Amino acid sequence: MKRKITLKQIARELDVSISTVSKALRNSAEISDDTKQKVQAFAKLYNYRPNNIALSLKNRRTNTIGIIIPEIVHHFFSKVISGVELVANKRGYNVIIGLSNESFSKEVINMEMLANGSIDGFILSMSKETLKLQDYHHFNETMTQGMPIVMFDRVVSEVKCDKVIVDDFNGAKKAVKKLIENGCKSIALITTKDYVSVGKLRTQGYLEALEEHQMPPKAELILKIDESLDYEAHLEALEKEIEQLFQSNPKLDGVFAVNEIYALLAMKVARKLGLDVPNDVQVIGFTDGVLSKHATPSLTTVSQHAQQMGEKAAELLIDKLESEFNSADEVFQTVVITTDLVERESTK
Amino acid sequence: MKRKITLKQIARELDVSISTVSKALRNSAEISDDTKQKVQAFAKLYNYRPNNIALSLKNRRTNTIGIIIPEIVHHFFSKVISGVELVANKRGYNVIIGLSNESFSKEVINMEMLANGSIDGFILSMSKETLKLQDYHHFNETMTQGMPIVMFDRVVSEVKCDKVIVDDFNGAKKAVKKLIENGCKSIALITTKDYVSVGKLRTQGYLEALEEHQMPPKAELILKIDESLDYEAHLEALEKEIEQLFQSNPKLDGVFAVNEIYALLAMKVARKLGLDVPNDVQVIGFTDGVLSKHATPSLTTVSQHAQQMGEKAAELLIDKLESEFNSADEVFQTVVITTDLVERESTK
DNA sequence: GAAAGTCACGAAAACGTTTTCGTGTTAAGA
DNA sequence: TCTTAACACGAAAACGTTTTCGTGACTTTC
Repeated sequence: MKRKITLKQIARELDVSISTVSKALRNSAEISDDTKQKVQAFAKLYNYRPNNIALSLKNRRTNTIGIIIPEIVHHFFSKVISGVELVANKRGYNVIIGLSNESFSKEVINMEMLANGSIDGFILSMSKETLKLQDYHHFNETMTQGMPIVMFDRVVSEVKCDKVIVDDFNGAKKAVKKLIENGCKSIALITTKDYVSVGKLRTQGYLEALEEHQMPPKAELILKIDESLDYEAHLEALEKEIEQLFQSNPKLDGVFAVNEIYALLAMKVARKLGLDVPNDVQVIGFTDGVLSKHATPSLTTVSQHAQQMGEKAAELLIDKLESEFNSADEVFQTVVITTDLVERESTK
Repeated sequence: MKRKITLKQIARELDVSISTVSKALRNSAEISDDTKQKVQAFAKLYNYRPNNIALSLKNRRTNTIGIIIPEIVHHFFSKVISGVELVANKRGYNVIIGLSNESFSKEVINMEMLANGSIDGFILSMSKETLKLQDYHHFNETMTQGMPIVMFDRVVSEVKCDKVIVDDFNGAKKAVKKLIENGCKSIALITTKDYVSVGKLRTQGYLEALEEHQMPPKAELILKIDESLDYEAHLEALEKEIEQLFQSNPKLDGVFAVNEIYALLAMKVARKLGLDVPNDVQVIGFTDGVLSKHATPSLTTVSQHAQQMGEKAAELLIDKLESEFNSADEVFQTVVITTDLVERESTK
């Protein structure tokens, strides 16, 4: 078990100085061809690679970016990571991940752990708890220390940084308009409580679409789920709620849900009540997850282009890292990724 | 945008030496109480945190572990990461990820990128291409340089290291036995080509279960899919193959598939051919993915306990890192995670 | 009052790089 | 032959820590 070889060892072995070795390997004009060849051959033989940590310390940059997300076992987030990793690698960066598990304190701890030199910048999506507490000090502190942040999906105007978001509003509006054009007269919305910014925007899109078609919104058609519960553990409760929605609105003929699970459950309930999808009820979900594609009937969804979000976030961050940022003219951009309506079998 | 404060700055500010500051912060007995208080108060005020990179260089360990996986947008792998992250964080480690995209060269490049000091050890699952090429030099070279590796799921006996695997053989056997006990007389196997070790073992489990019940295996009941194609892009071709399987075996009443997608497609084909699941055909898949749970009918599967695999892999790696490993008595263990049959609606 | 011991702190090395600057040798020019 | 320039290389600092060892000032002891 031989350790990795260092410049010092090469220098000692070849009886030259460390500086000479370093220069020879970087093909400096200061070094004679003879010496260069000798050193390079030796280095190749022993498979020399500069030590990243030493370089990081010297250069005061790690070429590593940190991702903090609520959870990784989630199609949307893993797609985003995939996108980030793609461009990060292309541009010579590594990716280090931290999971907040939707917890504020874990988010803070994770950020502190990484902010002490391990990474050059953050790409993150806030935890639900952070959104609820509205405590953003850790983001702002990180930024005043000169570490850039790019936020995606779950953002908040109180934090001034680059952002990549989905046009939730228009995506929702497009979906609901589609339902209306397809003849739906009574369209339900299944959404989350309002503290998740994303849910709020989608709700607004739903309302706006109705308004544009002179369809007055009805409170009893809007179901707000309390997402503080982990839904995987409460599927039955959720299903009951949705069933209630159907039963108290017998004329229901369209459902727009702000995520895949809600949409799938709506289809399940419909089937259970003897309704056919899409002939009796049409359903549209949000998120281009794997469930929608393989459901029966397959689910029409608003696609968020998660991978593209990740790619864009990485571009923004690395651009900022590599610009000789003139601390003064800090100008932040918000990139909006447009959604697409992917039509499948759950709509006519 | 003030940079993070360093020992040197504190020392200058307080007019003491760097050593004194360092010792004061670590509560050394060498330092007087007065000085300690002064230094600690100052450090707290300026929110001093030691620089990780400098520590890594000094200690020659980064407290970071590297994960290399074929892809992250995959329920199994993200669950594994989740498990790794859980115990890594608990034990004071960070996690850095690299994706091979099932490509040999990306696997090699990623490993080289991380092996130069960025991490202390690897947790990885090999790419399909690596399995096909049977070229394992990068693993062995990494290990001779003193960097431990823990492999999971896709392993190979040629590489001597700690391993965490699923009992694919018994999992498959259990599943097929279940089908037999449920009255199936003609059970198909949908699997992959043999170079993926995992697929081979599951096939063997299938055969053994049949044999134990004196049911001679029939070649026409075994469908081997060429997985070098990305299946998401070839769903229709796949579906055709499965349809053919059904049509050339009219008495088919049971299907065991080595993954979720194949199982779901089998159910889809069955429905299309007017067969009811589970009354006419019973289906079991492998992997405790999210699709199985939300399919209609929900799919009975062999659960792999991916998260547990990740946790165990992390335990193994960190244990090895923290043992003063006496290079000599290298002894590697292979931990087998037992599978469970999760019964849902696709079986009787 | 001198020897010994304690206390509180600082200097410096080390981890592995890169880079600036200095320096000794040789060759060219006057 | 002496000055100068080019050449090839080495010393040292710097990145931010921790830790070993040395040292000056006091205090204690007989």
